Amino acid sequence: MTEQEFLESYDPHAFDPQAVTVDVAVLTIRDGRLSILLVQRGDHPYKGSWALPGGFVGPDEDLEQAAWRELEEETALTQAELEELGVHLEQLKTYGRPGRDPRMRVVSVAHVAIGPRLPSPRAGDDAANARFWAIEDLGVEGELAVDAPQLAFDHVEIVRDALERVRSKLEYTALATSFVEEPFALSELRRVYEVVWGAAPELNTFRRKVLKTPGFVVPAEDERGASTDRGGRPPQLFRRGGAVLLHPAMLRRDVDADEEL
Amino acid sequence: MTEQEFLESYDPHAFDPQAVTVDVAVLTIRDGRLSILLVQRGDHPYKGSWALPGGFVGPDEDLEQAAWRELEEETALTQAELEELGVHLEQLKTYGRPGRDPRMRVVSVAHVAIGPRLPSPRAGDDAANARFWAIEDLGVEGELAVDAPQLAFDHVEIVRDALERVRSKLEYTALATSFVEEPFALSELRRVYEVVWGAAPELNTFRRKVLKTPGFVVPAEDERGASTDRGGRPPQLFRRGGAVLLHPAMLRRDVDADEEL
DNA sequence: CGAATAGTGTCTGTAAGACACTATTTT
DNA sequence: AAAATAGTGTCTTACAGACACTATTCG
Repeated sequence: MTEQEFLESYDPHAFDPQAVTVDVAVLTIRDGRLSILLVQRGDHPYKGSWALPGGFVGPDEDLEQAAWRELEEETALTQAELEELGVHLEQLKTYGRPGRDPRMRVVSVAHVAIGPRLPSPRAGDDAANARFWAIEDLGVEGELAVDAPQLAFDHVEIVRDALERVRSKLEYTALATSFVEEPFALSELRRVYEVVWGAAPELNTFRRKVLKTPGFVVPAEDERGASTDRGGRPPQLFRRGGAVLLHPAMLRRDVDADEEL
Repeated sequence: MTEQEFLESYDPHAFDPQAVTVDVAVLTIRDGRLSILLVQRGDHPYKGSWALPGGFVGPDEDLEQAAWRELEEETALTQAELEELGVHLEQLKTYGRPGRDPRMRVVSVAHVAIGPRLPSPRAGDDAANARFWAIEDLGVEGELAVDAPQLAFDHVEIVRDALERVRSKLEYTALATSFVEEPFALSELRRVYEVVWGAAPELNTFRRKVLKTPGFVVPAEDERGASTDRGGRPPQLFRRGGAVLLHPAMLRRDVDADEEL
């Protein structure tokens, strides 16, 4: 049998039906709080619950491409525009527990997107309701959160995994710069750590680390900071450098050694 | 079309069929070299090429469960036995590029398994040929490798990603202990780093780190090492501790800051 | 001026890098 | 004793934590 013959005799329909989707946890900082974009479901199952934006992977679409498309649809910006803003997208993990969607087998390739404050989600779109929720209002991390939205499917788990991914990537990469708009002051960058981790790295330690890591940030050309504030010395402004990995890492202070691998 | 609309109008056989598979990169150290289990394909496509062990995800099977099942099939051991040996399994990444399998759309959830020297793969099995290959004989990392096997599908990429995952996890977790059989000497553990990274951490630095990290290793009860060697002081023996994360990490010495995120 | 924000100096403690040294076994 | 392997002592350097200090702006 040649490969040609094999391909012609192959019956692709001899499989159980299953769907492959892409979900995106879009994280950003709004009003000083780490927030995530959720979409309210208009139909069963989980009608009225909130879900991560997501959808089916097109037949000729790569997984990352599908995730970018979801981002484009939610923000009404093109991938090029999103990248220009510094938006970072990466694959998180794939979720496929049987029964996670009551209708059929759905395997969801979850992604995480990090960006500076984005335009409000798809204004004037159809029925679907989309908004950013502050993580602390979601009740996914054991906090008391009154009026917390119900999350659809296993999206609580995905949100938790996304948070852990982002928190740990702040430690050993320059990812934090994706949360701020250019140009930015070091105090803004430090606030990213504070908001995402829940505790700011010590001021001087932070500045030394950022400034001594080649390519973490680069000085913005002779730009000086705001003057419309309540006073205060104007900050030096910076842009993202090309560096990605931090060596050594800037660790959170209180991490326990007996965590999951 | 939104996810909801799509799902409710979904006729499973009216759409392009797609398969979800699980692949496992089984890494271990054999004869002092980092090695990976590959299976020679007996059918088209890529007949005769070598592939990661893998297969379809059962309709009622979780992804991780399917990966364990693959491991069980390849090693003829049960999951409980594998875990007893210290085998570690984790999800790596999902690969879904259109065209990666010429037959149909195949989305592959790749996993990485780490274990001590395992029994030779499924002796007396059917036609399929399975063996461990030393990574350096694979030619996936730019080395010159004569008689390197042809790898099927996009498995070169998966192997590379698996290697990078394991190398980097040695830095910040106690994963190295999954490569050795209990009880083990610290010199064996250090050899894991040497083999996986290509360079050993400095002796004293290594010992200090391992011994001072609570729960990295625990002393084996009054056990002392081999006597059939070519002489040498017998080592103290240890077992895996419960700890998983290293704080701070034990970094490779030569990592560049401008790598991929 | 005081308040507010940005940024520095410097001391201390921890841990990594380097490498020479000691210890315990076999032949 | 020599070879082989295991393990230690110790000096130096890098860098994180702490925190008091200076700098520059606004009202």
